[in-house]
Amino acid sequence: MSQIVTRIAPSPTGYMHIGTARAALFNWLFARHHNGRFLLRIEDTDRSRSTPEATEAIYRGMKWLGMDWDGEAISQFARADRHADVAHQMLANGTAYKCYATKEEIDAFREAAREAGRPPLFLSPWRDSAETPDLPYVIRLKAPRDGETTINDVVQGTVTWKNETLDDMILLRSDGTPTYMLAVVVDDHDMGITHIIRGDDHLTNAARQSQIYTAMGWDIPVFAHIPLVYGPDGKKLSKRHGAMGVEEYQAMGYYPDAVMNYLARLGWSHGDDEFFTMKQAIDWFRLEDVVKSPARFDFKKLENLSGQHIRAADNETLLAKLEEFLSATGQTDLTDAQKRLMFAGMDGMKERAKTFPELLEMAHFILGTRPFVPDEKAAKLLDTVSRGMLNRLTSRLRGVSWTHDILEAEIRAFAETEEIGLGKVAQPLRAALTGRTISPSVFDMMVLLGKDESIARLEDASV
RNA sequence: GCGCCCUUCGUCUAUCGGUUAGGACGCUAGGUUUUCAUCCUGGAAAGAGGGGUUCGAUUCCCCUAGGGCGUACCA
Repeated sequence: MSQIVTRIAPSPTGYMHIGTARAALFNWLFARHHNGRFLLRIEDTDRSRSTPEATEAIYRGMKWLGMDWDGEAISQFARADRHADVAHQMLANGTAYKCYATKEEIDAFREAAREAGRPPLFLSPWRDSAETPDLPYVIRLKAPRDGETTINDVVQGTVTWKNETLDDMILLRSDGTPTYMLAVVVDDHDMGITHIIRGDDHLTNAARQSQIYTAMGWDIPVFAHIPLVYGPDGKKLSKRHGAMGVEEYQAMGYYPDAVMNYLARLGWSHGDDEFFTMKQAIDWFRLEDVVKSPARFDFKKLENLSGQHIRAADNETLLAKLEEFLSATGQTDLTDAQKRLMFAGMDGMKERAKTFPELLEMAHFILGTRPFVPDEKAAKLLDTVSRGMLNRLTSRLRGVSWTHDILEAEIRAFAETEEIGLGKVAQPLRAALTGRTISPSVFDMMVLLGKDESIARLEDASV
């Protein structure tokens, strides 16, 4: 078989829908699995919505998720002349006709049909007319009225429609611009798309589009209509559910590979594998393993996967991703000194975080500055009794060598002297060191911070 | 209305006629632990309903119910 070519064709709406990202992912996985090409086409025929910024949002979303496309993105709008040209070719070869029916006539036809209990499909009187009045017209496909149209869909199987349920769709509007139906077919054909992988809301379109391919004598690509994703309540995904746009997921601080991992598992599976890299997904991906039923979005599972990916990431990559998060959300960059400490302390922080905001929370002892004002819970731990205890501990620590093992031994011994559990020492110590009740190991933090800084923080807290 | 698609634990899914219906998230009981998290062990939890076909159906077929998508001079 010749090289496989897939595409994602989003329309620029100002953000990249998470469902679009998933369709892109399946196309991308499939193309990469087969060493094929994955193309990007911007469906920017709606001029009012198609701004450079909206297109930029798509690029950003794709890049953040790590999906690279081959060649330059193609503008559908720029190809309008070619689309019109094809419509006229169809006119010439008799597979399309000029229809002079007005909007009012069509509406009246539909209404009458509905009242009579007949299908509201418009049957144009101009279909077989030889007349060519000097009036505005649209070009309609002369779709077959008898027989059936069948598509062989890799995911949906063989799906058949009676042609009488499909009408003569408009290809070229009266103002000479192409409709979506025409444009996709022409573009997909010209771009050499071999496999069309898209949401199953396009299933019916596939039948109508295949009629255009047939009319032009073009090869029909392989269709794969993947099930849609809904919100946690089974309703269409909307703002109400928290997030629709890819950038919102980025802003919430999910690890990008985890979003991809999660999206891939919605409707596709490889045995019992739940956690995997994109490299593995590319290796495993087969259209045959995509299910037909729709899935609901589960933020809990996404969060869990994000945690797994953060834990599995090497510290250097993780730090880079964190910086990307910081800049994407407009937060201040890390200084070199902070980066060094973050890198050194990453092991202790990453296993405690599922998202970047949580990672940042764990890094408070590095990113914050003295004096560390305790939050409400931490303040409770630093009562008079604890501060006295901390004072005694501090003077004892002034004389010791600052290594993890020595500090641990020293503090454990101190707890015994005080006749309290280690926890009773560690918690106030943590509060003094970070102003929080949650953090990485106190011993690890002290080593990372160094003796002077640690002692200084303890002194701050004992006042 | 018509057309098409879907239906296994709460959620995502495995099962390609014969399984104690498996895994994951979540939930829950316990263990490890300086907090949190991680990690480890256990538990509850599913074939929409009804007909067939078959020695045997979650699996194949039909009907019903429920859900979704489409039915534009939108994409």
